[in-house]
Amino acid sequence: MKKKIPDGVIERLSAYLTCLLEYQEEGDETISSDVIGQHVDVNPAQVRRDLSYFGTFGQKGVGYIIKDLIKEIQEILGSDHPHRIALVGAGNLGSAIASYEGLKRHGFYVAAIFDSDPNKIGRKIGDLKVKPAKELAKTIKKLHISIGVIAVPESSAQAVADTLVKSGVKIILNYAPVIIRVPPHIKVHETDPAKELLHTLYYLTIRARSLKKDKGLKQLRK
Amino acid sequence: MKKKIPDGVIERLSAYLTCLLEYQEEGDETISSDVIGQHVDVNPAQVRRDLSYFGTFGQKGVGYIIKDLIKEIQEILGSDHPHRIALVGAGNLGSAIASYEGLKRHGFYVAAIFDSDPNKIGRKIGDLKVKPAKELAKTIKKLHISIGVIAVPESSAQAVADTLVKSGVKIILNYAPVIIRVPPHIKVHETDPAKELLHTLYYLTIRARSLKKDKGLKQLRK
DNA sequence: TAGATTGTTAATCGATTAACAATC
DNA sequence: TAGATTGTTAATCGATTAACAATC
Repeated sequence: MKKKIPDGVIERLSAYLTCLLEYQEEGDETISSDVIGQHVDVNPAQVRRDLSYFGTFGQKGVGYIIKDLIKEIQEILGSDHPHRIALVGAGNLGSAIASYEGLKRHGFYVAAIFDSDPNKIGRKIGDLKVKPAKELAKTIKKLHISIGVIAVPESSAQAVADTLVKSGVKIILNYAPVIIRVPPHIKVHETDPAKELLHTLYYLTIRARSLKKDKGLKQLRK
Repeated sequence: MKKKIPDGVIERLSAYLTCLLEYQEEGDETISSDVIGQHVDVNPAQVRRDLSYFGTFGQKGVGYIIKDLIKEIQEILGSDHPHRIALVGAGNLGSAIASYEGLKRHGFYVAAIFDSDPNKIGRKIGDLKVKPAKELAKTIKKLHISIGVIAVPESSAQAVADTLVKSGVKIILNYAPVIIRVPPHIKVHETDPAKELLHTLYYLTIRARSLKKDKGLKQLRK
């Protein structure tokens, strides 16, 4: 009954969404799997197949109606309605996140900001006043917040995570450079730029190595 | 001749590395594929296979010597020596990145910070003085910087990217919420938290839906 | 109608895993 | 030696893609 949906499908779906929003911005009304595919660097057959897991949204000979497909994908992903975020940490990072347009665009908005530093409490960031960290649990429950963002120093990240989980948050975005431990039903994203850089570095390093070889220099290892 | 290495292997490699560094911290000297696997949620056979693409690093009956394996992986990825970063944007986000420990730990360090705002130029962030944006190209060439980080507003992101590319940067980490266009030989990471959240949201949304079903409520769509 | 493009099947491709001989 | 654990093969599993009938 439950057809298993490959993990990659969901990841690509959000890429398609971003692409569709861009084309909508430009005033286009329809789009083909071919164009989407080129834009996100994916085979057009795969675009169609990915979408077909969830229904038939296109029109043969025409393509997809951008406006409708956006709505469908947003419904699938659950971003068709806004989601509230609790942001913990009102330092440089926290301030940057609070005013980040990329989140708002997809319906994620910061509903409350917390810090434990008395100098920061009460200060305004955008429209929000920084609240004392001890009100975290109370506020999360009151506002039914389901997403928590950790933007505090490494040393207090785990404690914050524990509080978030206890208060009922389901998704955590962790910007502190430590791996935090949470119960299995909680989803954590460690946003570690180093990991991405390492990944890319490898491809760069290979290219550099093979260039050396091409020039006839000795390989570093035999 | 060139055995193709699956993309996933490289990604997992950096996860193994983080795991190894942690165990080294704790004073362990050897580790088995089984333990690594548990730690990063990967099948132990896969850990061994991934490593075997690059050589034979383990000892039968013993496991892997942590110190040596760290060195090997760092060599493979190219993080066995430090890499300089040019950070563009000295606002909240830029300041946060400049002092981020996660990058330093893997040998990435910010070598220069730039901004075009006269109020920020000359200010100190950590040990570095913010330089005027127009010195970008000159400094990058002089210091042989190969990684650029964009932490400027959306509106100037593309222009900064163009300058970075022209100056010889090979990897760009883009924190502005726009997709920037670069030549094909340049690697760009769009660090978009919204994308990760959307992904997770889906799994959360499914669970919510199936819970509703379990309780006998009507499904939202038929 | 002719051209375009979907949705889907079947074939291909590639990645993951179980299993085990080798060996510390 | 007995136990542990690697490196690697072969079998399995799953995801991607080519191809094409359906149809706007």
